[in-house]
Amino acid sequence: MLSKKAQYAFRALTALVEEDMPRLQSLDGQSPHDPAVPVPLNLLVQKHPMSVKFLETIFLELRKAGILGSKKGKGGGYYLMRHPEDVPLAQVMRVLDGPIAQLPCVSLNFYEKCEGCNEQQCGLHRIMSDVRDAQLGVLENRSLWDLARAGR
Amino acid sequence: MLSKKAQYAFRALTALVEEDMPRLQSLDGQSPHDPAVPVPLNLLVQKHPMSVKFLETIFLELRKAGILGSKKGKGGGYYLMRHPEDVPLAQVMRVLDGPIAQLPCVSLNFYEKCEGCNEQQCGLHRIMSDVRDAQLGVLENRSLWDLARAGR
DNA sequence: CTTAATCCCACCAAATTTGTAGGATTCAAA
DNA sequence: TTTGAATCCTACAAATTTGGTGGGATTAAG
Repeated sequence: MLSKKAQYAFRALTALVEEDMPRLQSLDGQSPHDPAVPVPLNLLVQKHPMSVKFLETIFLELRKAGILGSKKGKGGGYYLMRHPEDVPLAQVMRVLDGPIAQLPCVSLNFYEKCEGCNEQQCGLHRIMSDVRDAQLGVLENRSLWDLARAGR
Repeated sequence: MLSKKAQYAFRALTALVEEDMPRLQSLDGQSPHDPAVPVPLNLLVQKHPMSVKFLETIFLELRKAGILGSKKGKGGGYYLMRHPEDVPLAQVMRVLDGPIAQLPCVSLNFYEKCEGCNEQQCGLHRIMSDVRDAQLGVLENRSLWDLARAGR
């Protein structure tokens, strides 16, 4: 299951994208464009009630992971470092919840050898690899943009 | 991630199926056949080292869920109630770990409405439904038989 | 009667999750 | 230059879940 952290993150990120929607829709991918406008946390929390303090720690992680940027002080806030279309949900989940796979020994990004199981002939390994691929088939191909756009 | 409970369960169930392999391979699905032979826990634990006590509580859950049967006393043990081909991994996982879905609001067997989110227009709901379908596409179609047979 | 096994339930320790507290720092604007 | 709004940072605390253990009761075979 998704942790509350990841759930809150997705709600807040959705709100963040929506906040930036007018600017994003004017982008053509060619010409230089206005930088993203920082959005303060208290604004995001108004849309989806949750603890500002908790969201703070969450967004801090996402910033350290390079997904969000921030600006301090008055008029500051958080903004996406990339176009929301270029941020797959899988990436956000890995930052906040760790591995997506069901077992460490089938994880692509958090691999750990499982002792006492020969991966070549382990049935569980084989099947859970299939599950992982199935999950990633969705999560690597759905972005924050898809998330925010779904409501309209 | 799979809990240790589910991991231990799959290892032990694999050993259980292997133990019963000769009888299973003689089944033609038509004629009446010998009943399954109860296998005691200490035998299963010899193959895959783990706490007998812990495995006991795990198998008890699986028995209450109708997946395993048991026989008490000397010569007793556990046995599968159905042919391993008819036990999808998804069913075992639901018994031991609860919902397979990433969110209660997209779970088929443990559904809970999520407050404050209109499921019709919630982007997260939509995407996590796709993830659930992708997972179940594998887990409902792989059985204990597939699990045990993979090693050979 | 002895031995081997499941059954049952309570409890426990450790880890993880879900936050909270309190200040330090930065920046813009009055 | 002061004030206020915001992020930054770290530590800790409460609650829940996980991963077991202990001790006996029950059942059945030989």
